[in-house]
Amino acid sequence: MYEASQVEKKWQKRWADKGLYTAALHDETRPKYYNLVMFPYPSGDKLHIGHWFNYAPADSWGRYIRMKGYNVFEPIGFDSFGLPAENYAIKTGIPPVKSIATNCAKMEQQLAAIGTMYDWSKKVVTSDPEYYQWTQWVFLQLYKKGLAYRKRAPVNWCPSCNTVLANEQVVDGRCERCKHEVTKKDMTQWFFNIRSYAEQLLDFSELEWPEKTILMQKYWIGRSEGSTVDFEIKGHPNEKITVYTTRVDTLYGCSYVVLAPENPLVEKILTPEHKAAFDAYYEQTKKETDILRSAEGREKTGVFTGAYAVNPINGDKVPVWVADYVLMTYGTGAVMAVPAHDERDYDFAKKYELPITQVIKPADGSKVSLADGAYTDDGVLINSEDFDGVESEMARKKITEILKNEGTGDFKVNFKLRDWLVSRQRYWGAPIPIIYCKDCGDVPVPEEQLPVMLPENVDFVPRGKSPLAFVPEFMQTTCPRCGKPAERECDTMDTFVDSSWYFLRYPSARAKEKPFDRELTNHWMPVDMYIGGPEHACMHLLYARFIHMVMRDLGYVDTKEPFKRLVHQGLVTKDGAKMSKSKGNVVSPDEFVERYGSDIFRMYLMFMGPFEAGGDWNDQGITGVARFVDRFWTLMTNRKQMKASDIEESAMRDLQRNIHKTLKKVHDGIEAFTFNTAIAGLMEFVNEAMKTGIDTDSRKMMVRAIAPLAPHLAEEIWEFLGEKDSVFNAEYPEYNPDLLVEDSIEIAIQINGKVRGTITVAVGAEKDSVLVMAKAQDNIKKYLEGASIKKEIYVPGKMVSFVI
RNA sequence: GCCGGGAUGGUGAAAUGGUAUACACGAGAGACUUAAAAUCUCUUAUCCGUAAGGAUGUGUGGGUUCGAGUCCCACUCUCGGCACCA
Repeated sequence: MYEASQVEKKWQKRWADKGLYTAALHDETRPKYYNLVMFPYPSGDKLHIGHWFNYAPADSWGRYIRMKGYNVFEPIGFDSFGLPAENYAIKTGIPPVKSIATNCAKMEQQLAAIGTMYDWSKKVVTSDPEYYQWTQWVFLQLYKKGLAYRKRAPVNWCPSCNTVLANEQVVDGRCERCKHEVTKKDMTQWFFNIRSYAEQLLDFSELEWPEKTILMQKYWIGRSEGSTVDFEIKGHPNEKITVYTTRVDTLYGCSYVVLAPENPLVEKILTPEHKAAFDAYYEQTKKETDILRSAEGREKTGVFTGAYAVNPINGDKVPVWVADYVLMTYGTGAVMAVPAHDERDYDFAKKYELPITQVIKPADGSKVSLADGAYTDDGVLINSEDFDGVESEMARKKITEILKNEGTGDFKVNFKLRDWLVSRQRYWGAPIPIIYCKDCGDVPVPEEQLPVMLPENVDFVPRGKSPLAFVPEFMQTTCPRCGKPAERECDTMDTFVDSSWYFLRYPSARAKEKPFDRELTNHWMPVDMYIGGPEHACMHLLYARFIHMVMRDLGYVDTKEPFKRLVHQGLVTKDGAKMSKSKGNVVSPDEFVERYGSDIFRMYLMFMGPFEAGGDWNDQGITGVARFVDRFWTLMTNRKQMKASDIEESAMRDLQRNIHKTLKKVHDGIEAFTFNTAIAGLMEFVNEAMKTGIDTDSRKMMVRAIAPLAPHLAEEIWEFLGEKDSVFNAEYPEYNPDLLVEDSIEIAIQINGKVRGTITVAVGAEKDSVLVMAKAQDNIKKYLEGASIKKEIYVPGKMVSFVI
């Protein structure tokens, strides 16, 4: 009987004592392999099944790669800054420093119980000053390069809680905690200019990433090619309205222009009799959150400004409106409205009875009715003077060129991607290393003064500003430039900044004088395999690429991309539903690990389904894996047939074939991250080998095969079989394709596409002899009687097909 | 609405265009046992049949092919992401 808990403790201790997984960071004799998982947030809840489902197979992958001869570096750490710890502090009064320390310790124990190869000596904790001083350093590098800047921007604001809310704290336009309606408030905040890297971020050529993730990032960045068009404003010779459009071919159909309510131009051109209406409308808009404003099927609203603009292509006078369907954050905050060829403009024009002029007709000559909607496809221009008959694509080019010549327009590439707002009016984050001096303005904290320490004696209760603003010892400082009294920035950084460079620090995690050892990091980068949830497709994975590109441009790293290969784990469900506290269907790993051990628990998670698809947890399902482990243990440790000579010759051949067939299945399964089929292969092997028996050499082969999937079990058997060194210092067994070949094989016989019988033929048998045998098969004979064969197909080793 | 997955036994799931349901759970029967648990053996898509065999079967409807879970077209449901991007 295999005693998992004893065995696992024994090996975990031995691994730690020997420092088996302390990476040989400078070893150049083996190719390096940086095997990384997205580090966890140390929450008060324990390690959940999702963590296990991510980390255990990721570790199996690392062990497999290690046995394949690579020098594997598998680090871990904690993404420990962030909202939950602060909210917990507000609720309980326990400072985040304390709760995080407790949670990390607890989680470290649980992570250790998985039996992973983590190199704990390289642990990184983002809320430790020894880490966040370098997050502040990263900020300063961006600042120096002009990539960090300040501007006013709206935040979600809860007037009742007196606090700024993150997007995820706004539920249906209301505050998550007090249910009060959320409004917007303008605040001056720090941004990273990620937009200037938009074009580079669209280059995915070096990445072995899921197609889906690349597509999501592409869409998120949202590159579009279009034109800007300048409209003069009647009575305002010094102002103009610049619009951005991807459909300049529809310019002759422009029947009005729309500005975003926040557009500063509105104030200037508004006529007195329309001021009251606009003010009311603007107030209304401010109250509505982005979420409400973009609600599906929302009716278009807007107000007339009283002003008129001039269409530069034909001199048409068109009214200027304000509507909240135009966003200040995209394009120029102004659009030319072509109701005939844009859905939103169409709805708006219908409602406010603005003219709808068709200027595009389908290229195939089919008729279009504008009675029930806009025609949004490309086509051929009509009602467009000189451009009548020109195709949309050509017209876009020609019209823009004319505008360009006249100085009223140009080609323009636009991005949906917005700059990254990094300011958080929060306590539990890395303070932004900036000092405000009355005389010198914004002054960066000199690098040698880092870290800007987060004070511990702080009142966390929200009072409308970052809690740090109420800590005079923190706020009051002197200007590094002129030495006069000055104030610190009281906001902290978004936690995505912390996690956008941690992988650079891991190899030199304890470095004192620098964020990372340039040589070491360059040796280990890029991350060869990055494993984590698909929810990070757009935020974390984009930010990390951006920061990495900046670091490269500053000369700190050589690699172009941080994460070479990326794999997302699927979701673990319970009875087909997502696990959640509110549903009460959360499965705790601990009790199962205690009962079955980590190997069995790990293997069951891998057996549930393909890694990238996730799986459905079943309390009883794990018993199948437990039974398998017992059978495997028995097969490998019983005293019978330890020598090959004790096994009959034909049984030995069967065994060999069985072994190599299994090795292939396991190899294919692990390589494809379909560990479920790898384990199924091993189960089949055990079922077979129980009949034939197995000798010591074969046992050693199979123990190595299972080792990445069941590390403790494998070590124990490896030792039992007389080996002194760790099985993870052994080589992974390769399969021999020559030994896979069967002597004879059963093939199917089809008549008109239906299987009517089978015959057993020798491998490599001639077509003619196989056909003769097939025709002689009892059941087939019946079908062939009195029928004429029109066609005979023979697929060697697979089947025979007769068409009659 | 748009983008991307997915849909196969009672359940989790296998299947380079070539015998659909491997492997496992569950269920049923049996062996061992005073008994139970554990373990072992057998059966297990549905329908007809004692059997041999046959019919029907991979969300729906078409198509390509000697042959389709797999490829093509149209659709339904479901999960995930995005959402007035001009």
